[in-house]
Amino acid sequence: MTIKAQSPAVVELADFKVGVDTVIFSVDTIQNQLLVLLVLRHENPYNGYWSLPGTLVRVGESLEAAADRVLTEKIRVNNLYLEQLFTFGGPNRDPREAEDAYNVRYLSVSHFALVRYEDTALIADGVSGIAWYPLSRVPKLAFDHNEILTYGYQRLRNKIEYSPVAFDVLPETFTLSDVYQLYATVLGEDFSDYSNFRTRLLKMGILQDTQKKTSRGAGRPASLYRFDAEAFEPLKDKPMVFL
Amino acid sequence: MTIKAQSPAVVELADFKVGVDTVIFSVDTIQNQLLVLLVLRHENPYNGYWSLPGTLVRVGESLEAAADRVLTEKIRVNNLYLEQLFTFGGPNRDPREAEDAYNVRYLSVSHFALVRYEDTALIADGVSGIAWYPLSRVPKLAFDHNEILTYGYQRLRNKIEYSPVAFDVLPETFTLSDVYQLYATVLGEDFSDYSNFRTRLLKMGILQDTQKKTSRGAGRPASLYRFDAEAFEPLKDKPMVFL
DNA sequence: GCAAAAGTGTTCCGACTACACCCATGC
DNA sequence: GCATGGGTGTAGTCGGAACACTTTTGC
Repeated sequence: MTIKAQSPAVVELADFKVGVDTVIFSVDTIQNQLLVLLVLRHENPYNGYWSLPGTLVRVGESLEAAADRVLTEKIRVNNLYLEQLFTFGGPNRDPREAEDAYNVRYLSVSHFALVRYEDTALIADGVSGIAWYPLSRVPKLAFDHNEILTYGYQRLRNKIEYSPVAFDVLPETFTLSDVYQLYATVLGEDFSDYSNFRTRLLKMGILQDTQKKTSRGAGRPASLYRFDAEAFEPLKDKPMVFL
Repeated sequence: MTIKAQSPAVVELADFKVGVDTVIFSVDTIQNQLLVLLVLRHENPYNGYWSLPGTLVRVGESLEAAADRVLTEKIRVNNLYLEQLFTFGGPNRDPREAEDAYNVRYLSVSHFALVRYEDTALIADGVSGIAWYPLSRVPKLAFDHNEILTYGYQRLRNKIEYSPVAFDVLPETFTLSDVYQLYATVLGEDFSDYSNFRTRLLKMGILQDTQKKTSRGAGRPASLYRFDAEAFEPLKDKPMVFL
């Protein structure tokens, strides 16, 4: 930023503590549910409310590092997809601003993450509550976290339509209907015909057939595919719809 | 954000000053050039470098208000389009962090704005340099501002393709080739055939024919159109391409 | 008349939709 | 065999790309 040559009269600059709050999504592929990770607060303000996992940024720590730290403190996960969302920074968004020392404001740089549900172990740090909530059953959250969540959900849907985030969340090899199920749970049941989805996906040429099959109960065994990062590379910057 | 119950060992939280830097674009419709507003720095660090207009957030001021203030301090403009871009907040992005009091970090919440070139009067505050730069001729800027600019330019192109920002920047009434010129200067000459662009734009039904004509030198006079906000309302949340 | 700019129409072709249908497995 | 899920094919339609052509002005 820029220092503006300050007018003779003293302009009071605000002092900030900067927090990072992360909307962490995962998809329960068994029950086909979109989940968000929430933590229960044990202190004021908003004692007893659920909130998005977050933390305050430490000395020498970058925003990304802080966001990463939240992920590794709450869940054990091999970092999957993480991106900055939006910065909420109005005055009075945090009740602590009143109690605290003069002029300290709390600013939240929100992030959104998508993790692989199956690879994820919640870290039950003692008594504390930490849980996956189906998106449809999220209660009233602390602070402006409902707003952040709404924003994050929008971004998730955009991301999944226009970028291959889905493959970050799928296992190494997967069937085409795995992909379809994932899209359907994020975007809603009626987003596309299954067979047309198949065709488009294959036509892109970003999936490798592993020549292996998997049999899951009744029905014909499905081919297993792998995401081909090299084939995708040239398409990376082109606008593309994974619809 | 969330206060994490702090471990017995003291964790040092960083203290921040928060700045707002804004990438302000406008389109010179005479010369068909995309312009960015830059200001010349007169103090250290980066004395003598050009930078994005910015300011530090004051007590009681929201981020949006600070961004607005930058716009009105530098140029006289009836606020046209403004949105938050990205927050840059790594440690050591600002050299002042070393000189300053212990642990103060500088964080930049960048914004991007699109203003109407013709309606804009630069406020020459004394000696200071402030100027519109053609995007192609932007020099090495202070801080990480080149990076912010690149990011902003990307966002501008996305915005103009998927939302009707263009009409915020056009005069009340305009010809279809005015719109085309605008798109061409932002997206590059070869983004689309003119006549197909026309057809698509009209088919959307968001333009009202004012029944008036304008004659600009040689050639057949062009019809003047007006953006129809009401007709656009229902399409607002649908994905749409103005390509 | 001619150049310049606005505006219209037409043809081609690829992509998406909505299905119907075939295939391989468990039981 | 038959239910279940995987996989292929096709006919109809919509929309964009490319480009030729017409209209209205200034000079």
